[in-house]
Amino acid sequence: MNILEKITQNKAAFSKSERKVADVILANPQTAIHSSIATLAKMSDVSEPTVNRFCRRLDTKGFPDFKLHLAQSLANGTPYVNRHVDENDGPDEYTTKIFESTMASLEVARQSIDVQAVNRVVDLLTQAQKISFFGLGASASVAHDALNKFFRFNVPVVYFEDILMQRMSCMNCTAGDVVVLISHTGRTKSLVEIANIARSNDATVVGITSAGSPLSQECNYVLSLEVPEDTDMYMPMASRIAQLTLIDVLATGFTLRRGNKFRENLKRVKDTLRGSRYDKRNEI
Amino acid sequence: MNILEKITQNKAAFSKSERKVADVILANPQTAIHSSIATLAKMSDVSEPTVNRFCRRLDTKGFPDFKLHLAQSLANGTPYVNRHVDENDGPDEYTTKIFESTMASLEVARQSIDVQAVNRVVDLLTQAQKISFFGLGASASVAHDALNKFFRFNVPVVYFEDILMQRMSCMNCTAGDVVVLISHTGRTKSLVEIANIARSNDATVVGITSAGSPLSQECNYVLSLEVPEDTDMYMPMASRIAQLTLIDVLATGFTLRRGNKFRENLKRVKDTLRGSRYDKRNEI
DNA sequence: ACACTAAATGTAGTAAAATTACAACTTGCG
DNA sequence: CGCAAGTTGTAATTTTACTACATTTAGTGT
Repeated sequence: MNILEKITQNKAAFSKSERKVADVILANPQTAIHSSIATLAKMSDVSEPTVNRFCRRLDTKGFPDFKLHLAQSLANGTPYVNRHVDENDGPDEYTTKIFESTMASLEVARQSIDVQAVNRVVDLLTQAQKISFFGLGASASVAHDALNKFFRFNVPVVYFEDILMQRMSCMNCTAGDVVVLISHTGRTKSLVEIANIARSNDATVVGITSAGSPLSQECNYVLSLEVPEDTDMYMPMASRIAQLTLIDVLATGFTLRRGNKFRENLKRVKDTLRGSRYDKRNEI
Repeated sequence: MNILEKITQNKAAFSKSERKVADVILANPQTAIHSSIATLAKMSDVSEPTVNRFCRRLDTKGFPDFKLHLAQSLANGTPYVNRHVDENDGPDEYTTKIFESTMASLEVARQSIDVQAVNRVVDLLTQAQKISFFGLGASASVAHDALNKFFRFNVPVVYFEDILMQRMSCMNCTAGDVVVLISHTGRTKSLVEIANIARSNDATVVGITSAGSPLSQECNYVLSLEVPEDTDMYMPMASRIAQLTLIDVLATGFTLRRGNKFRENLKRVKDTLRGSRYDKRNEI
């Protein structure tokens, strides 16, 4: 896709003169997009048709089209790419890498989301009698966060870290209850069991997990997130951020579905916090 | 910077014919970059010089230069911009908006991070005798997540949701202990008090909070995150994701500082989970 | 080593595209 | 109503890109 990479790759297949053109462009692509074919030919010390042929070889329609592609490649000095942290990275490098990898993962996750499924789950949640959020390990904090969002909605929300509590809670489920289970891998045994228990008690089970996993097969609805492999730090990172963002999406969908008046209510909830905080005006 | 936005903004200042051109381009920018000035003039039902004048009005050198700019704007599928969710947004729209806003916020946050401070805090954490993570409300789940990361490092980690437990924990601090306090606003009274308690007991206090806030003034080290105003859903969203990513950065810095052998250790920690999971090979 | 072929490169002419200069037309205001 | 400022279009000019063909270069077999 990226034309600069393409040039580098195909460089071996180019002829001598074409390689001269490639070198000049790679050395200074910014100049290249602002040059005419004549200028570029002179810079590369080749004839104009050679430049043109060079463009065609890269599957562009001609020089102007090539410039367009080049401009696009230069536009965002390669957007956010998943880059692995290296042993020798300094703080500057690993900070940047982690942020950018996270953004890249979010982008991938976004594209993989099934909007229809989101819509159905939002529907489900708005009609739920009781909503439970369960996760274990890293996903526990995601469930925790979901609790924090949804308890504002004036629906009974349940969250436990303890698997026994989770089990018991699911035992007591009835029709109309929604259980949201969060697990990146979808292979955590006890969560799969919980899904089963909840379903046998007529609850609707929503899984935020990877498609095709054992957990996903026990769920009524699955919201799967395609997240590139986590950075090799042996810790879930990007997956968890994507899950949280999905929670945000669900929460937002929920509030939108409930309409305007409901949102004023949320503002009131937020305003009750005021007493626990230092007034903003006290600062300078 | 982005030329499409620029067109939208300046649209009022355009003349009638120029607006026609603007409309055609905005309606179908992809076509526009592949058209000649003549084609575009015909599509907009104006003369060629009008198109040229339109380009100049946008501070480009002429039509080809304009196309270059346009191509660049289109390249990054419009980078991530903070867009507010609208009452009438469908699931598709709000999902996209939330993901993109989150990414945009991460980008802003990344740029605002003081890498030197991160490095110092990583130093501090690697030398800590005990690390505590406290937050309230939405930040509680961030602290929760931090616990999940750092407990793998074989350092005593503490996390409480309960303010009384938090207080008591800080009372028992000694020199060498590090207390990390998380709060987006930095105005939560009890957290500020806790910071104070921890410091009087010789602990080092790190604040993940906004610069200049009451909390930040009570901390030995502040990691501030500049996050654009949260989407107007009256819930912390982007701020929390940025905090989590910062936690990831700290955790990564920690493991890098500790070296190779330590990372193998992490792998072992991860592998102990295997027993609690369904084997990957059981799937199809 | 030479000749022949195929590929590569350049030259010159042509077509297309963009720009300029200027003329005709609106629009607003005294 | 008429004049001035601003807009738009026409036609000529210039620049740019492309094509066809000629020349060169490199490679292969005898």
